[in-house]
Amino acid sequence: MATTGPQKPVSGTQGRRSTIRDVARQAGVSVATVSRVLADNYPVTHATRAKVLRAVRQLDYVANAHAKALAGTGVETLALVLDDITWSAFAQIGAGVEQEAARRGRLCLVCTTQGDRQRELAVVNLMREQHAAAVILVGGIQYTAEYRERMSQFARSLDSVGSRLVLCGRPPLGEDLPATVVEYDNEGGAYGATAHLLSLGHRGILFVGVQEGQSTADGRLVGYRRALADYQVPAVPALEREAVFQRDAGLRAVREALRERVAFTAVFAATDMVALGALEALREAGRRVPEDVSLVGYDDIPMVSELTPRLTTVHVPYQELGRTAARLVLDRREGIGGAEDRVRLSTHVVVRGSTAPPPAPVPA
Amino acid sequence: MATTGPQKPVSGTQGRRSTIRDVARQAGVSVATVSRVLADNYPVTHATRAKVLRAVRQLDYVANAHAKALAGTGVETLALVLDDITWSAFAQIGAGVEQEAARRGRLCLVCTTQGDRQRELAVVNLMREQHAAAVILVGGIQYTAEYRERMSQFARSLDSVGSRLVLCGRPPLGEDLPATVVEYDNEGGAYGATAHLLSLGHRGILFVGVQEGQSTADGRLVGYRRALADYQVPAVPALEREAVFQRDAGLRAVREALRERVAFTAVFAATDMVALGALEALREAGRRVPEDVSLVGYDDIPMVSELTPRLTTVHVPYQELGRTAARLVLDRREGIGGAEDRVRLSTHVVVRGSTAPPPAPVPA
DNA sequence: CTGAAAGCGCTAACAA
DNA sequence: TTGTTAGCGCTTTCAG
Repeated sequence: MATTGPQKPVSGTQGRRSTIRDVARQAGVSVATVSRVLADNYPVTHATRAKVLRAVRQLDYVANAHAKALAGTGVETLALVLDDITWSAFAQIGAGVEQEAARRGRLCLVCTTQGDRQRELAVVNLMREQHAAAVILVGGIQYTAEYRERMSQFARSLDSVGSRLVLCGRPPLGEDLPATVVEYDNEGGAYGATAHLLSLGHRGILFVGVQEGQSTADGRLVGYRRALADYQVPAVPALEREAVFQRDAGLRAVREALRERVAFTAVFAATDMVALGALEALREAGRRVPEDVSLVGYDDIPMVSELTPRLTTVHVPYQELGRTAARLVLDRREGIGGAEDRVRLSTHVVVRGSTAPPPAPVPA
Repeated sequence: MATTGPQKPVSGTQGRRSTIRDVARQAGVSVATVSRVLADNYPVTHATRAKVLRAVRQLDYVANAHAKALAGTGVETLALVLDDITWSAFAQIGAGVEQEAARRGRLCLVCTTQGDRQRELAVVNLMREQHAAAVILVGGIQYTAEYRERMSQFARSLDSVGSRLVLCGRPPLGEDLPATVVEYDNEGGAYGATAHLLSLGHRGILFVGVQEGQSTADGRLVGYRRALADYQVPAVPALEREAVFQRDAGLRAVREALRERVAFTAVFAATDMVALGALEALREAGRRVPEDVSLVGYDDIPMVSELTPRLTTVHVPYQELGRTAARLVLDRREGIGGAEDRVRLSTHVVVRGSTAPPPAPVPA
């Protein structure tokens, strides 16, 4: 059998994949009957059903998902688009999305962009082709007019094919756009972290992670400044250091601040990875954490609770973020009334061992 | 327009999704012409092409991937099945698969099973329906007869529909089965780690991570024992401690060994997560690492190079593992001759700060 | 309760 | 160079 007709170049024993028609023939019934048995949504005699199921087993038949999709049935797919799945926070969001999708019988397509916005565009269109029920875009972005314009188009063009744009951990667009937003209290977390340091008595707090226009970085900087203002501590430009959200950047930024002899008794790193770099820079300089300098991170990625000292940081419910994104979009699809399209989860400071009062008491 | 006909329950402005027929009408050509312009695989007048492309833009048309798939064109999909995407090693494998898939224009479906073998079965069938070009199963397993049987069926039933089973970081099945295997030198890594400790002078080496029948754990235990044998150090049952591959298990196992006053100067943890637990147990007991006790992990997950002390461990090229899995299976599909179906990547010890000679010289 | 047949949207002969 | 049309595999009226 397998040697009939033009062979495909692939090796293996596979013959033609059996179709519903093969099953029908084998069972001696019509394709409609097979379809009914398999869908189990229509009355069928016990005997007929048995014949069909036997044929299905004999032929090891599985339906063709594409044909089902074309015919209007078919499993829905959620598309997840992120920079890099190996980043802990993203992996957690991904896990949340996948779990909720799986729980509700959906499939999950994952695409990474490595920060390439060109590729993001290609991916969104690809997902439109795939009839993804939703496209979930994850992670902070450079918030420009161009960005807003692009997202608006994404939102509209997905909406026009019955799909939905979901922004997860990204700032919302205009109210009028057909998009779902799941964010977390980014600024609030930074406020809390800074306030924690301030209430310990710190006054010179180095903020590491300035990135002009990067939504996540901006929000954290704003939270930092607001806390300073509330404690009547003047913001000092020299204390606000640039750094992309990676370990090396944190290392360099703190080294530089140290070299410049900027006065500080605490470091607030805009992400845990940056905090790791900061920690190393402090060690190099012989500054002990937390005895000499306190250190706070942001994200609460699993590993930082294993550090020595265990890192004080801001917990973000990333997995819940992903789960919520999936839930919102699936609820809406299922017509569950009152499905919100804008949710903000809260963040909170987790105090661990890397923060303490400053070494010398602050003058009153 | 949008208000004509029976409304779907979903909100939004989406009307009917435009099809190739709409584009044809709008451009005043036939559907075949549109198809040709879009596929760009056939001569078409410049003028005609322009008309078609304009219509495509006006209608914001994208092809229906399911229809393309049914018709035999269509983007292939790789299915990745793993326990939990938040585990660093798995995330890295996933990143490798996704990158290679994307590079070659394929899509990547991710399903997690949380270790549930029942779900694994369901997922494999689902992937068969989806016409996944391959199903990549990731991670160690309980190597039983039942397992072999199940995998054999997976291999055959995927093969029968022209798909391919790929085992990534799992032990191979029989030679005769249609499956591709990408593994790493699991036992060799364990041998190397143990030999490193032995050559430092350690003789009492606690192995933490025994799991009867778990392929990865078994391999590592075998490597450990082989190194001991090669150094003529007798294997002591009390030094081989059970622990699943998680932090808590490592913590408990080492605590217990300490409580039992088992004599050892080094700990070989079967995974880095286990090593983390071991580290904590040692600290609790006031044992310094590496001055009093040396510690080695396995996996080289990113965080362990940030610990204090930085962890000596076995590096596994997880990302490369994923990339290779994707490459092999795609090469084979593209009929690239000589695509192997069995690859083993090598591992190596990364010596960092958690290992040192034992405190007291060993009697000669 | 079962079957025949008309699509779903696209591609690829085959004709013109 | 372009158009017509027969599938791809499944679901779902509509008849029987």
